[in-house]
Amino acid sequence: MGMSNNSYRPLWLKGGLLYAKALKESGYSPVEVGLGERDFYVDVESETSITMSEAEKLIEKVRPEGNVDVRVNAEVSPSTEVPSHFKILNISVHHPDPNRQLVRIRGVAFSSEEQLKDYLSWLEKVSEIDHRILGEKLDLFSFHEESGPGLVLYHPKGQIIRNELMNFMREVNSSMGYNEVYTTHVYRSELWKISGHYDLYKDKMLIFNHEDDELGIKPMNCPAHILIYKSKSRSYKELPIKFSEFGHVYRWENKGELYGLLRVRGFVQDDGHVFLMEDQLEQEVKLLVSKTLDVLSMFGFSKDNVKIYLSTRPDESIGTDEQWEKATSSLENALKSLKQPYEVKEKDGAFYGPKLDFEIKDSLGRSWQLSTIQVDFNLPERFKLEYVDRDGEKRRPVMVHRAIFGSIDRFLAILLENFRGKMPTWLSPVQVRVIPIISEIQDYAMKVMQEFLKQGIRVDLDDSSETLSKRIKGSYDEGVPYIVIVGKREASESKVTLRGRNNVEIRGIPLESAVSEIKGEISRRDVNQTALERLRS
RNA sequence: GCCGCUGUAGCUCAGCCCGGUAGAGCGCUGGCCUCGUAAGCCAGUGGUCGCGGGUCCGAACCCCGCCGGCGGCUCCA
Repeated sequence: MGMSNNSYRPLWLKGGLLYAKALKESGYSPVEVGLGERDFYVDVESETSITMSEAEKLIEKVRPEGNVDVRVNAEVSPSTEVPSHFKILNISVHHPDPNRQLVRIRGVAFSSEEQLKDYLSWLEKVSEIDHRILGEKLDLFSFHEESGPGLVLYHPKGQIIRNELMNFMREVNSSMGYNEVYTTHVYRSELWKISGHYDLYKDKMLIFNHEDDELGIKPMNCPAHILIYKSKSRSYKELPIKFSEFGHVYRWENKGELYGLLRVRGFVQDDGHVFLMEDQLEQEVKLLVSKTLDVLSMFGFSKDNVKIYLSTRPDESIGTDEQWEKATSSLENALKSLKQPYEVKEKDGAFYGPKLDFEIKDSLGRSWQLSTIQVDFNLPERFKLEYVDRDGEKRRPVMVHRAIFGSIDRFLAILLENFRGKMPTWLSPVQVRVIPIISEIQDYAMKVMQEFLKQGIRVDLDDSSETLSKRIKGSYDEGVPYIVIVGKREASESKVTLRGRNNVEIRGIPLESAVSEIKGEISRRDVNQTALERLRS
């Protein structure tokens, strides 16, 4: 079964409709049938919940004919084929308004038992690549009841991946002229009152009183960067001024909204702010868009898998018509000059300015919004930002907020799922594992390890007294990209046997070639195992 | 935050319906095997059954509250 379920959607919808009809005939009140990513759903108006066994029993009452009067929420038409094999996956309850309760029954429908079985085992496989499961299995991070929901602790291996991601982003940022800053986590409420977060965002902020001050933990980094901008007078010659920061922010999301690393209460953004003149906007955005696309492609998200949305002025907004017009066309022109297709989301911009959002499609066909480029007229106004122009007059700069990963935490989760835990070598916590076949090879194994270490490659040694098979399996399970096997043969010839992913193995590689090819793969930050490919040819 | 479901060893789970104070596999520790390619064999270790209260002679099991997790709603990086 492929990773895309699109071909089943018409059949599921048909199944959902037939199931809704069976519900109706059994005295329930189905009101809507729709499609989820991996299933159909039927919303039933009901004051009580419906149990799994009740829902399953109704499957027997499904008849291949007839219609039912419900709202349909799907982008496809139901198939003319009639499914015969159903499975109820999940039942949940929600309230569209306080006086109404809808029970949502999720299920799938297929025309053969085999299809259904295949699909269920696929679903099971998919659940194994859930980043929450992988994170635990690979010993990357954990959550604890004692620390609090939505607050993650990274283990040594998780932190290696985060550091790699941040180092990479440091290079990207500096190539665009950003200067990295560090700003504290706690600020007087005064700052949040000026920025407007206090009024707009207060319920999501952590605010506390201490001594005579009221203080708040930052939910965003921009006000801090603004203070740095304001620390001295700025000339038009300096603009654009660009600050970047791996800013650790806290947003007290509602408990029900938390979801592994994809939705946490404390996370790190690869944040950046640009202070510039309006006529520098287009140029800057162009740079950002092309860099962003470059970065995403480094992780295998090619142009075809990236969608850009341009959000325009909403009804409620600040700033002049002229400013909006200018900013929006700057964004648009940047995209056009890069020949980059995009979609417009009318009136979906922030109240303070238009924005571009980047959405990627992962290898499971799911979409994630990652990068964002937002123009802001509001904060420069609120903080009365200025620069001295050529004519000596003080003028107000425009600000751009931008993040490419978005959140390091979230990006890590998406990568984990996208690569099913088998991260590219440069991101792998252990890049090479040396396995000596028998203990007499110990000395050579140590020498091999040293050679990798000298090149800064993360290598370890598994000389435990387990069988070769077991140690190889263990390495695969941990997602180690390269296994170097050494036995008597290799030791006598200064060679190694190299094992990559997918059971690919090459014997008799000179040690130096293995080291240098793997080093090359890592420093190029290749997504695929190019060292293996090169050594094989 | 709201609604539903759920919580047993480090992990995955059985036992709960029909109350008599816990069991498997993996892991971990030790031993055997000195081994050439995705789980070798044997033994041992491991749990205030999420927390608190109630019912009962007796609670993992029944009831209530709280906390965490999951699935939705809403929201978002």
